[in-house]
Amino acid sequence: MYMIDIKSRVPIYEQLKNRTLELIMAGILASGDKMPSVRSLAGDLGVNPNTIQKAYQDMEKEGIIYTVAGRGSFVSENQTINESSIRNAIEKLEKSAYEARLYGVTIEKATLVVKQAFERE
Amino acid sequence: MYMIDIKSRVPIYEQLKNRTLELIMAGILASGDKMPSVRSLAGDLGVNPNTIQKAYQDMEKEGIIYTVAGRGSFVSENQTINESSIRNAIEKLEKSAYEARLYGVTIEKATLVVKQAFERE
DNA sequence: CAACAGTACTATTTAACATAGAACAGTTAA
DNA sequence: TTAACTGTTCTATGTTAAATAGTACTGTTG
Repeated sequence: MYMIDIKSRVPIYEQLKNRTLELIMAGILASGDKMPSVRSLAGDLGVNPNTIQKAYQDMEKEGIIYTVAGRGSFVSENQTINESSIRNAIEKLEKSAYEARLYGVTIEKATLVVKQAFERE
Repeated sequence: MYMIDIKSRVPIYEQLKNRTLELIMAGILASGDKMPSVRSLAGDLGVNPNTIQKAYQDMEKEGIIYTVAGRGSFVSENQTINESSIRNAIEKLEKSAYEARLYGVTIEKATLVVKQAFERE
């Protein structure tokens, strides 16, 4: 269910956020589903519980999950993802596109790449 | 000509690379043009010469500029930018697009954002 | 109560980014 | 030739983000 790439330069907590969004997208995690506990997931992945906690706290701030003290963390309703998180993702996309353009990538190529990203899997 | 944003989380050497590509793109810097010297640019921008040097070394590796010991650094021919740098930029774009998708951004919106990045100024 | 949940600390390590300063070598022009 | 410029290399230091390590606390469940 969850896996990380330690060789990646992408921070573990960010990988966990994206993986969670993927699982939600794929319908494997649905609204109200219980997330693995901080400690159990840390044990499974072989990383420090604090790293998982940071990912969970981030996701709670973004509205992806919610937490009940003592009970655990759960997947939020689909519509509760923060506008600011979405705006952030869009800004990042805009920057990457602009940078690709600086390297001589054509708009046709860039559009194709985006299309492929949306068709992935 | 050159300016940096110290408040930005983007490393200075990366800002310098992008700015150089912008200047080349705008025709302000052409093939064979001399780049400002490491020391003079560092002085102008108020940053450490080593930071400029890192940017220049990066750009030399990417084929954007070339360096002659004792003479200075110069803008390369337009076609000498490394394939790997371009591939890198494309990969980054693909990742950003995929991430935006995870946050629920539609392909139409993503395509529009890319279009705007290519139309910028 | 025991076992599980999250929370909140402080301390440490590692790597990236940036700065600081010195020393060395090649080029150019007075 | 020498002074003033170029780039190059090196070591050391400070800062920050990311991750680890360990401890201790509170709330929930069976």
